[in-house]
Amino acid sequence: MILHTLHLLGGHSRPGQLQRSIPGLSKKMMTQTLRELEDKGLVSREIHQIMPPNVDYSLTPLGKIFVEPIEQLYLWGIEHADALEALEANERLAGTTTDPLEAAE
Amino acid sequence: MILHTLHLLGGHSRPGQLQRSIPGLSKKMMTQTLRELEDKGLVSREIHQIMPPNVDYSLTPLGKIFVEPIEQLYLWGIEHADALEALEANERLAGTTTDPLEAAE
DNA sequence: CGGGATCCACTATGATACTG
DNA sequence: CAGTATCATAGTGGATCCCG
Repeated sequence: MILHTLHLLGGHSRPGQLQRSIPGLSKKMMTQTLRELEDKGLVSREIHQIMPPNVDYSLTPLGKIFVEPIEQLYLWGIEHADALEALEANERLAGTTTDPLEAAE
Repeated sequence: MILHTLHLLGGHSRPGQLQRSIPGLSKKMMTQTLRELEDKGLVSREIHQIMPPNVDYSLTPLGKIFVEPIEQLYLWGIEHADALEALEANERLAGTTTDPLEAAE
């Protein structure tokens, strides 16, 4: 989702905007994930100022390669919204839960 | 991986063959995942005999829809093996670990 | 603002043993 | 063979507090 969002935002973004763009994403997970993406060379981090902090994350050339299939997946999801809804419908039909333990109660 | 493998095996398979086709997949995880796929209507389970057990799992029409993007992803991976290798290479360059805690030791 | 450090409740998964 | 049950444990992620 971070790669996808970074792509949506034009290939780069500041942490704040990025987090606001992904509702539910905690600061911890965002930072942690960005560090991993950075380690793998998919994203680059640039510090422009220290106080107040002004950081910019952007997709590297390698990152852009990995964004491609991700975008395809998002497109697929949009085109097959019906199939996705079918999934959820089926889930509800089954035992309200996915956990075998909980189901036993 | 299970959907992909099921597809590879012609759309259906017995549990044993399926598990042997995915090295490292424990019986527990396989069964658990198959149950979820079943609940969501992606896979169907048919019992042909009780003793000895003869069960067959197969992709449902809905399952075949979901296999498509997965196959695309596998193909992408093959076509971009270089990009994938680049990932691993970068990982090694960084701290041998991805865990921020372990890294602090 | 960006982000590191801690604490902690869950969750996930492998191992193992058991059943028909 | 196919599957379930139980347990121990590593891993996950949110909440919170702190710093420059």
